[in-house]
Amino acid sequence: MVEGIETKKASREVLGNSGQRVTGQRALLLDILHRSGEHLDADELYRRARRRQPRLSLSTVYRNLQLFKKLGLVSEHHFAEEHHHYELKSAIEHQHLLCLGCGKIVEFDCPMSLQFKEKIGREHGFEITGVEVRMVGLCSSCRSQKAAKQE
Amino acid sequence: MVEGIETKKASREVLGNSGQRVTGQRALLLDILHRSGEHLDADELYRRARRRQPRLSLSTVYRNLQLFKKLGLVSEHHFAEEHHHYELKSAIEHQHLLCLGCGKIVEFDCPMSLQFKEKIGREHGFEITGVEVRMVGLCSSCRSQKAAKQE
DNA sequence: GTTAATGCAAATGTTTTGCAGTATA
DNA sequence: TATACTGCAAAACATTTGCATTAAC
Repeated sequence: MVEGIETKKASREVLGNSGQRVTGQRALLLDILHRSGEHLDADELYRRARRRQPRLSLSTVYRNLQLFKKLGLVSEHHFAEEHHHYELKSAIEHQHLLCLGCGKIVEFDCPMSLQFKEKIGREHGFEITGVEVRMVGLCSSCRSQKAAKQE
Repeated sequence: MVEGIETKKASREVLGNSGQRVTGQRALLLDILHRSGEHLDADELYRRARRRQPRLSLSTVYRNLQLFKKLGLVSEHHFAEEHHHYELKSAIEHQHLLCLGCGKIVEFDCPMSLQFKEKIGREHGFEITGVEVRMVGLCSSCRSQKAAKQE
């Protein structure tokens, strides 16, 4: 029980309302997810959390990520690599752009995805609940690095 | 060496040109991928291939899927589940729509992805090489099934 | 005949699960 | 105090790798 008050309150809100217990581990994990705007995988989250609570176990991380996902608190992404990444869901919907050179992830918004969702849903008789757009490529610094190497 | 002549010829084209050997296993795997327009995972491909060549090993399937991917013959998708799916690359670019009820995958094309790719690349200094749009939802039959259950 | 590709078994890495102990409500 | 949550160890699962054997060139 190391983390600050606002964080604990914030997690209590979401967890408590859904009948889940507010444990130190959950508060900690949510706090780390809040603080880092990044997309963390389970292992990175585990490593960071252990710095503050060394006895935390990896299974608790996995179990709680599943719970957070079920409660709609985080979203799960499958990027190029072999494991999942998680991020806190934010109010603004956004999409992802991945640099194949350095692994950097850039977020962008994609307003047209809404109208397109409409259209595709209608055409195929689907009720569409989620749209994900993922682009991959090379960022400017990886491109110039590559160009320098080829000289 | 069980498979038909045209199949073998087709695989010889792509493999031979890139200096890879045309083995019975490779011809068989490509043949199965060709015949089934579906999105197969490694295990399903393995199971189907074993019906024709029972001594085939799963590692051969994995090794060759990697090779096909490297040669640009197949594309790899991360759908909702925990393992990869593969499909033969076709001339026409298309995107995927997944039904969360029955797992059915529908393909659709997305011409606007091209102009959007331009725009996003310019805005973030990326050279974009790939765009993936994935939508999830409920197909019409899963929706009516769900409605019937709730009555 | 050379060498790349295969089959098998064992290793790897991520994620899940069973269970006894612990902490929340 | 009741029971949901945790930690630990073991299991499960997809995927990769080492190596002796086989088959394509």
